[in-house]
Amino acid sequence: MVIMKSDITPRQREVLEKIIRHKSNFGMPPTLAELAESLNLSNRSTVQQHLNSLERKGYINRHPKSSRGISVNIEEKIFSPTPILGEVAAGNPLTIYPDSIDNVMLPSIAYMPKESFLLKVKGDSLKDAYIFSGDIVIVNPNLSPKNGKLVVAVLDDSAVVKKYYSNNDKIELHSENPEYEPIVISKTYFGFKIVGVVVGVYRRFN
Amino acid sequence: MVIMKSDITPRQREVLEKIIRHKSNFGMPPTLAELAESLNLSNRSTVQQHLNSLERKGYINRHPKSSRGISVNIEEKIFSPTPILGEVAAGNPLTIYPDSIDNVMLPSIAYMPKESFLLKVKGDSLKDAYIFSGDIVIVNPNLSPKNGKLVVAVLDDSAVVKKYYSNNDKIELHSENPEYEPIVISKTYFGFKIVGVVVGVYRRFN
DNA sequence: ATAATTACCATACAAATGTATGGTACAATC
DNA sequence: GATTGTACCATACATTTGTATGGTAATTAT
Repeated sequence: MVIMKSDITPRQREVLEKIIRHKSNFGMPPTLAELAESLNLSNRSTVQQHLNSLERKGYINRHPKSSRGISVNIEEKIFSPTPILGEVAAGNPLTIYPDSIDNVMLPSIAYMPKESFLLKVKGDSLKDAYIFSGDIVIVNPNLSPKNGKLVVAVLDDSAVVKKYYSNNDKIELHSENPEYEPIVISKTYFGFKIVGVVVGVYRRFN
Repeated sequence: MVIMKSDITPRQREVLEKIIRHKSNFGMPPTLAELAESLNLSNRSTVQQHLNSLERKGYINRHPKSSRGISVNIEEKIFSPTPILGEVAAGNPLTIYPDSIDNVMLPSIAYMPKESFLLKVKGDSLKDAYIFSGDIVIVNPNLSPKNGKLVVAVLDDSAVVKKYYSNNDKIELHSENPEYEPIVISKTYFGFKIVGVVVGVYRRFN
């Protein structure tokens, strides 16, 4: 297994993400007290130790005695590589690859819930939903699909990205592109499974 | 002479500029003490009064008891973009002004990595480039623009996202949307500057 | 088995920070 | 002439903030 340059524990990553999130939300880094509260810690000394660890491992810099004196070193660490699990067909179903086919540097704003994964879209059936071939969709498998939402589904070993509509005993999967017919499945059909809900799209240029 | 509803004194304007400059340089607002020092004031109470005046006149908001709890309301209306562009070139965070040529609003997002930064797109002039209002573009200021690439540029007081074309002594900025006319600028025109090259797009669902 | 790391807690303290009160000087306005 | 607003000062105080020290429990590494 490849060993990362400086490993970070899951909890430390949580702290780091809280810092980044706070900066994004409030325009400035958090104080120790604010971090403690958002991490459900009863005092600041625990935060202090996490910050010491993060600084020792090179993820942040601290500015002593300055309030909110935390800066994140994110040359490329902010773009954390995330495996792309496979290709998903926006038009006709495609196969999912068992192993990851590529890595993408996902910007930190493209916040991924722990359980989410990435799929590369192939085909143009979603172009009216502003998703295009080559785009990378962020999929959360723990969200329950709702009518009108974009979902990733597996139908007989093939994966599709389509809009979800449920009525009575049937599920319909619509493409935004009128060139593609809706797929209608009985809810009891065993070869069908909703994989997750699309929560974001990311596209690279070049 | 027409008297503005809430006018600002020269000194108060200095204070306001210091706040904005500090935000630009350090990524967060200053403390009262830091403001006092940069204004050559011997204590914080004078700063306090200036901040009270600025808040009463609607130029800033304050967040009580929060360190660095100053947010600026209308920085873009007052200041010319030139000094801030200089700071962009130095690699510091930047502020871009929302008065745009063709409805591309680019508020500065608080969190900016050292190389790339994020801008939220408003307007539909790029819809044929598959970028839509509300999308977040990732901009790298250290890449040099090439023909056909999407770039972020500042022209006079406005910021735009457009496709870049250079020929001879002119630069053309094209919208993909045919409703918008191309912008043609002489290469020697001083009010124009390329901010960076768009390297990615991110879109959130819900 | 021992040592080191992680992840939390409690307490204490100095410095930094925001805030309040009161004062002086000057200019403009009523 | 009195009032108001601006621009500074000094001092005092409560809270916030960063920091230091020491402790417990669980896990991991040596």
